[in-house]
Parts: sequence; C-alpha cells; structure tokens
Amino acid sequence: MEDVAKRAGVALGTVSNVINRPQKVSRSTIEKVQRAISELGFVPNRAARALAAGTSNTIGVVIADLSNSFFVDMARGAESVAAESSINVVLANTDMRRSKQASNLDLFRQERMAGILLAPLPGADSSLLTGRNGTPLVFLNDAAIEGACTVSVDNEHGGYLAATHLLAIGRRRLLFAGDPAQAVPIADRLRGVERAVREVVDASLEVIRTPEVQAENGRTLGFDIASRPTSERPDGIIAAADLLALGLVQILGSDPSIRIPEDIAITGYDNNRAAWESLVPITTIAQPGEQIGAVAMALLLEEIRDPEGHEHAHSVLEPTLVVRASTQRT
Amino acid sequence: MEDVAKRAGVALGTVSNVINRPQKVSRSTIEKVQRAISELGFVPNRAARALAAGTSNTIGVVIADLSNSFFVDMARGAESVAAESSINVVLANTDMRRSKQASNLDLFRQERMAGILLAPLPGADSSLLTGRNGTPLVFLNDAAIEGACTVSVDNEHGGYLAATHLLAIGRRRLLFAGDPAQAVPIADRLRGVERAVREVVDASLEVIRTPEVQAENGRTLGFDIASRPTSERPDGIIAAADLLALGLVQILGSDPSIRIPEDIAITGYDNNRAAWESLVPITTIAQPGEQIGAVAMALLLEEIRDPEGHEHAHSVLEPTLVVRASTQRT
DNA sequence: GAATGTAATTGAAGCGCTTCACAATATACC
DNA sequence: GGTATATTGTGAAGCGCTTCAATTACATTC
Repeated sequence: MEDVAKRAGVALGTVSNVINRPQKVSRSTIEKVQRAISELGFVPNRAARALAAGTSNTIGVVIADLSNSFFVDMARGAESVAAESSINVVLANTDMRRSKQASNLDLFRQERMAGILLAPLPGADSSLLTGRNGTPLVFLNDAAIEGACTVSVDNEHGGYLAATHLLAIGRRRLLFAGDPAQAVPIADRLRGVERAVREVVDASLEVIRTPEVQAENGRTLGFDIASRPTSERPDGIIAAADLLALGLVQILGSDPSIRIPEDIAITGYDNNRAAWESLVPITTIAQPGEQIGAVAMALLLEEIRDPEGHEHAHSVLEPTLVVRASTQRT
Repeated sequence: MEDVAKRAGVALGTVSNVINRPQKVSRSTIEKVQRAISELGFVPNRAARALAAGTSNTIGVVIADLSNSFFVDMARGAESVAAESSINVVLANTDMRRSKQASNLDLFRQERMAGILLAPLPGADSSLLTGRNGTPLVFLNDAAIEGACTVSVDNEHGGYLAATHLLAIGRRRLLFAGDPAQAVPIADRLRGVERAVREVVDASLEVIRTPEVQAENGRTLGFDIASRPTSERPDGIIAAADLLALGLVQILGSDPSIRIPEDIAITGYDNNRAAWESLVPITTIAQPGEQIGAVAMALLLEEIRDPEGHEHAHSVLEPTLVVRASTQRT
C-alpha cells in the first residue's frame, strides 16, 4: 500500500480512503490512486485490515450437513442478502460431526468474523454461545435457543398442511410414516397431522414408526401395506420425508391392485429432488430454505450494525404445500 | 495476549511460543500459561497472526456448485487430508456464476490464505491464475490447465468401462444418450464408448443427443425407444448421467414388453443418489469425488511447504464401475 | 482583503500477534 | 572451578492496514 501511495504521489491514509471511503476523496485523486493500484497489481491484505479495524466484513456460515440441499439453500439465501451489503460469506461444513461444529465455530471467532450463521446439529443449546468473544450469532433451522436470534420452520404447520390436503381430497384413513422419537421436527410434523385429523369427525390416524426415513424404509413399509386386505389399507399416507414417500410410491405404484392417487394418496416432506424426479411426482411440503438463510442474514446484519439496541428475534417461517400427481391427477 | 503473559508471569513471546511451538517451552511454563489462557478466556486473533506471520493456516476451497454432491464430496476429501496437518478449510460457493467465482478467488487471496482449491466453472483457463499474489492454487476436476496442479477424472475411461461392461454381458446394439457438444466430459465419455465398441467386431453404436441430462429427457427418450419395433431397439444403453438413466428406467421398466436388464440393459454415470434410490437400482460409473479432493489437497500442501522445489502435477484418477440391477440380475 | 467555513489530505499511532537476536539459567564435561 | 553447550525465556521490531487529530487548500462571504 505504501508503494501505491508513493506511486500515486499521495499519503498512505489517502490510499486507504480511496478504498474504504471514496466519497471523502476528490475525483482526480481517486483516479490517480486507482491507476497506481492496477499498475502495481496491489492486492489489499484483509488480515491487516481486520486487525486494524478490529473486525472483518466477512460472515461465516457453519452448516450441519452440506450434502443436504436444504442447508445449501440456506447458504444461498444468506449469501444473496449479504451480497446486497457487499459482505462476503464463507462456509464451513460440520459434516454431522460435533467436533467439527465446535472447531468451525472457533475458527470463525478467531478470525474475528463480523458474524456467524449456524445451522446446528440436533440438540444444540445455548452453550454454543458461551466462549464467544462477542461475535454475533444467529441460529438457522432451530427454534429452541435462548440468547440469540433463531430462524426456523413451523414443522407442526407443515404436518397440518399435508394432512389437511389429504382430508380435503376426501381421505379419511390416514397413515403417518416416520419415527417422532427420532427427531424433534418429525414429532412436530406428527402433532400437526394429529391436529388436522382431530378437526374432522370421521377421520382416523395410524402411526407407523420406521427406523429411518430413507427410500429403503419406504419400500419395506410399502410391501407391508400392499399385503394388507384392501379394507385395512390407508387411503392417505403422510411420509415424514420425501425419500420415504419415494419408496412407498415405488412399491405401491407398481402393485396392479393399487392406483395412486385414487386408492392411496401419498405426501412427502422437504421437496427434495427425489420428490419431483419420481415417476409419479410426489406431493410434498416445501421448506423455504433460501428464505431461512435470507431472514437469518438480515437479522445478523441488524445485530452487527446495532449490537446495543438489538433484541433477539425468533422468526418462524411457514412451509408450503406443493401438490403433485401422488395426491392429485393433473 | 499481553494480559495472559502478565497473569502467567511470563513474557509476551513466551505465550506465543506456548501456542505455536510448545516443544520450545518447559512443561511448567506451558501449564502456567495455559491456566492463564483459560482463566482469561483468551481467544487468539487469527487476523493478527496472519498479518504477523505473513500467511494463515487455513485453505480456501472454491466450489462451482454446492448443490452437486460430487463437489461436496471433493470438499470432504480435501478437509480430511487438511485435518491431518491441522489446517483449517473454509468453502465458498460459486453457485454457477462467473462473477462469484472471481470474487471468491479474490476474497481468499486477499485473506492471504495458505492456498486455494478451485473446482472451476466449465471453460476455466490459466487466466484464473493471473492476478494471484503467489497464493498456490490447485484445480479440481479440470485437466486442461497449464501452470498449476490439476486433479481430474478420466472420463474417456469411464465411458470405456460402461461400454465394455455392456459388451461383456453380450450386448451388441448399444445406444449412447447425451450431447457430447454440451460438455467436454460427456464428449470424453462418448470417445471411450466408441473405443470399446471398435474393439468388438459385431457391435454397433447409435448416439442420441438429448438437450439436457435430466430425468425428464430420459423419459422422453424412453418413450421414443419403447415405440420402436423390437428389432430396432438397442439392447444396451449408456446414459451420460444417472438422472438420464433414471428417466429411461422409469419408462422402459414400466413397459410390459420390455424387461430390464434382459431386453435392455442401462448404465448411468456419476453414482448419484438417484442411481441407487431407483426402483431398479442403476449400474453406474462412480467418480471418486473424495479422492479428488484428497489428492488435490495433498498436492496443495506439498506446494505450500516447498514453493521452490514444487513441480506442477496433473493427476488423473480412474472412475469405477458399480454394477447394479439395471444391467445384471443379482 | 480578512475572516470564516468546508473539503481534501496527511502521517503518526496503534491493532494483536510472530519472530529473532540476545540474555539468563541449567547441564555437562575436563 | 571454569568453560562450553543446551535449554528457556525475553522483549522490541514490525507485519499492512485503519483511524483520527492536525494541517493545508480552496471557496464564500462581508
């Protein structure tokens, strides 16, 4: 930077001003300095800047599992909001390992990031906030944390939406597939389903716990249902996840005695690629991943700009129903 | 850090030594200093360290598209190698946008990262290397670049593997689906297929260009093939991607006059989740994503440790054939 | 033309660490 | 005991920037 100053015939501080506060510098000086910068191929040193300024203008996003596109969507939403304020975003992948979550958080705090967005592993609590050196932190996809902003999705409402949709198209013998004890969001979804069922007099609900929510589990359950006498089959199935629904559709759809959706209508959850690539496209509940990221970033920027006046908010976003052929012929 | 030194009753430099070169410090001093560190909740400032030391110990990975699990695998492989040398890894998502690729590279160079791993957008060239301030850079999944290390996969061999497999199970009327003009890797795969076909006297090859390689295109092509007279149908199909193969399997598999794999065997490419979640699991060519990341990180670390003696390497990894039910009954 | 105000520029003082020449202390050997 | 050799510990210099009080240049106004 000194070389740039010398070459442009100005002082060190002026170069800094050209870079950070151009409105404070005269037009002609800006040009001189910028010419010198490009002639010298000057690359500013952010480490020095972060040190001198006490904070960087980069925000770190720690993601529980990058192989899950839901989280990638959040990152994308966060980035688009950050870009508007020309703030940089870097990511770190927790890869479902608790130790990496901790080390990634440490890393970003040590780098004196302007702020951190964290999509935590299940079971996050406010202990993740301790040890922080004042770096603002917003939680993604987790509502149950005090002492910080959180942005999450209303899973109970998602379950309610799915069930209401099935009830609306005349289904009365509903089946929920997925283990509510396995994950809090699944339990929430089930509660929403139960609420919807309670609202309709002659509707019934059966719950079948699957060990996981993969396609394989859906197929197993599919064979089970196909082997039942017709009268004991459900006429509407709410799967706790799209892959589970996919497995169900694969098996039930290839049974000649069962028509989808006439005999059995099926809904998934998440709006995975699996849902729309299926031979029978699957009705699903779409989670607003990008929106989560965008809202969280907005909250974080607000906290960064006004750390004193900031009050922690808990934003809950609504999922939406995406109707496809697995519940409704087009 | 000064406070830590004071509290531990040692000099500033000693605290630094405890953190960076504990072997130079006596056992008792280490303990004193560490106690002070934890009592004071001291969080080292990496910005200052990077400035003073002239380089950080974190490596930046710029990924063309994080929603593609192939790239996420690379990141994972890179991280696991970096972790062995306790080097940190942060990611940036290009999200298929050229401008973001440039800005992410800038960012990492300005941060004075120890090195950069870049999975570039199609059409990368060595211009991405100019303007770099000596930051070592290794290209992922791209072979055609001079002046830097590259790690890529042998797509020609992948195509050869797929075709050889079909020929080995007795198929002679092969069909390649996918547009070689659309992407260089697809053209490479086709070349491999052609080579394999040339090696077998009575084998023939038909090429059908699909606009894209999505499931939808596979379905369209599937209907086309199903409508042909039996004698004009291929008995082996090599799809340029798994989703394309999935679409084919969905349509051909539900046609009562066609059995998979007896009448038509189908291979995909990439080993996507789509391939193994299919009702008929799809034979595919697996790309060693994690290995690409691991090898690239190893090369990068080598270059960082010995910038002078380093010679750029072009590592080409081999894909592997994964046989599933779409070509072979189990 | 002097007084006043505003805009542009300067340069020195740090930011929190690493590094390194040097000093202090301990250990080994003759 | 004295000298050489490790082993530890010290603290000042400086990494490349931001910031800000102080200075200078230039326009207005009366």
